[in-house]
Amino acid sequence: MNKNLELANLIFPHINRTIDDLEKLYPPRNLKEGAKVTRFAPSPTGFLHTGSLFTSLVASKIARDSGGVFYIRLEDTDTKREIEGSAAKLLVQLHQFGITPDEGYLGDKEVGIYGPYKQSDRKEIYETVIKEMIIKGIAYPCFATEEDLARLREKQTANKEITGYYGKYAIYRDLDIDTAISYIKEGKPYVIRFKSSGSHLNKIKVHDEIRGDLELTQNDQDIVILKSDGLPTYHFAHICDDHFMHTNLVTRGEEWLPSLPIHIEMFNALGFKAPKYAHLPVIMKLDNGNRRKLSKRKDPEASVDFFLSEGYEPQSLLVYLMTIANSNYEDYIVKTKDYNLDNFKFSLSKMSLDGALFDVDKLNFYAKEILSKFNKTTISAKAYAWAKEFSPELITFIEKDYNRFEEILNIEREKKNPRKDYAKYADIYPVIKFFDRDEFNKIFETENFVFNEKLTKEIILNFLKNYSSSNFLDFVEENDWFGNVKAVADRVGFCIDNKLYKANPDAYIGNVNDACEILRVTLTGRAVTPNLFSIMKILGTEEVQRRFDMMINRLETI
RNA sequence: GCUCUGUUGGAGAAGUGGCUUAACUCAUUGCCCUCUCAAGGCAACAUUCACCGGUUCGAAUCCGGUACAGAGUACCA
Repeated sequence: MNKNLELANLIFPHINRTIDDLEKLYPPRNLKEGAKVTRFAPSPTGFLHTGSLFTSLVASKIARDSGGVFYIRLEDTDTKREIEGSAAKLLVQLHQFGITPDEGYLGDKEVGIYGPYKQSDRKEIYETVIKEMIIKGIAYPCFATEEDLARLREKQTANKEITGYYGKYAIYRDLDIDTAISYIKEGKPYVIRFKSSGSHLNKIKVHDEIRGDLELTQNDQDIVILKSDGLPTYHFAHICDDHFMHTNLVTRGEEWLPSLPIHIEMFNALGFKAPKYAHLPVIMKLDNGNRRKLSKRKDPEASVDFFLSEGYEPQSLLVYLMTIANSNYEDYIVKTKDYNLDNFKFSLSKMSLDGALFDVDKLNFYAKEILSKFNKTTISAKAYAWAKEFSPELITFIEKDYNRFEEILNIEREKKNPRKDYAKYADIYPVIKFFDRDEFNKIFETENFVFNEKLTKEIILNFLKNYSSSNFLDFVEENDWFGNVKAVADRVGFCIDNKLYKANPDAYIGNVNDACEILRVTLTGRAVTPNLFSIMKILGTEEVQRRFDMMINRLETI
């Protein structure tokens, strides 16, 4: 009997299927020419990282554009780092960002005939392949302990040699099979390694869809393919899964580029056709003058949670990420004003090679653009939904009077050049809280209402009294309303012609701007607000009068 | 240390041997408009493409070296 077969049967007695059986079980996909099968393969070790969102955006976009399939595979082979519940949350967040897989692990269910889509459920598949590799002599059990390997690395480092388990240092690769069999029978712990036939003296040519033709050092490491816990390592799972799931374009972070030769060698050794690869740049951040990867621990923007809880419209993050992915997307937006990602043709070759610095300013720019284009119904509903989850104070505000909330958000909206005050829903409340009667009372008591220095108490009082006794809100048109402001201002001595005022400022107590500032500060507590006419309209005659009286009262009693 | 991969303004970048006086977008600054602000309009912002050498009539673009940065170097992914 073949010795290899004996060893294989000893390690995997329960496996009687072959690779051929698997091929039949997972036949090629029936897709049109050029259709791309891509995937997102997250590990359930935490919440969705911004970089992962970026990768999956690209993967799903490519699949969609080409009429292919985008699926999700859960890489849960690292049982030590696994965080309970994070896999399901990952899917929910992906969905919130509008990334909807066609197939795969979907959190609560699995869709598709190429499953299971969860690596921990695919043990038999890996074992089937490894069994055959052992029979063919391209995989073997290795009994080296952690200490053995540490010692080896030390020695290699001292000799300035390449570290790792390869060539003459791969001490168990040529172990006599009978010995291996007896070790296993004794219960010695072991892993399964791939027997590499490469040499680091050789170079291989590979093609990357983003980076073009590359020359990499051939792999010669006998890497671990099956850990002692019986689960596969990433490298091996990648080969099996992407082969049997018929991925034809692997998109992943550039940190995988150095291990590409390992993957290529294994695909070849197994006689599998290797997929195409696109190694995406990672998103960076400037830290003390150095670029580094966005870190979940240090940077709030590294986690997708941050954008959701701040109330960024998911689309705006997506648009921003797309401008990083394909900078010509910006030109496209400028030309078309179209923020719908579906209409843009993405191109891998237009992707830049080094990681972009995450730019919050630019994100905010797009975020404001997008929010400004919503009509009052849409933005109010979305803000309301966001508030329900993240902002109790906004929710209180909204629920007092929803229609009024809509009108407030509608100030200078629904027109050609709408206001762009808000980048995210969390920006809303601080800007609008003065509308609330109780909140205004609080502001009035606690905050300083500062007027322009040149406005004396007498001027303010005089203007306020005159103005509040005019029919200040009996106007439909803003122009007429402003005419009234001007008329009162003129009467109390303000200049109502800015050119005249500029020419001779000392001849007047102030100009219309100053008059408006009196109203603005009195009504809102702030020197900077949206359109006064709209504010007064929403506050209503009674409340405006009340606030005027509050101020008059205060000034008179000082 | 070793093995890869990169390097064009403050940021994202276009550009692959003459069409470049280095597009476009964000940021910044100034002006205009204007009841403040936001928006909008108009300007300004890289004598130069990390550095040094080479090839060429001609280089950001091709070649060599150096520097710097990032990644990998796990029974993590």
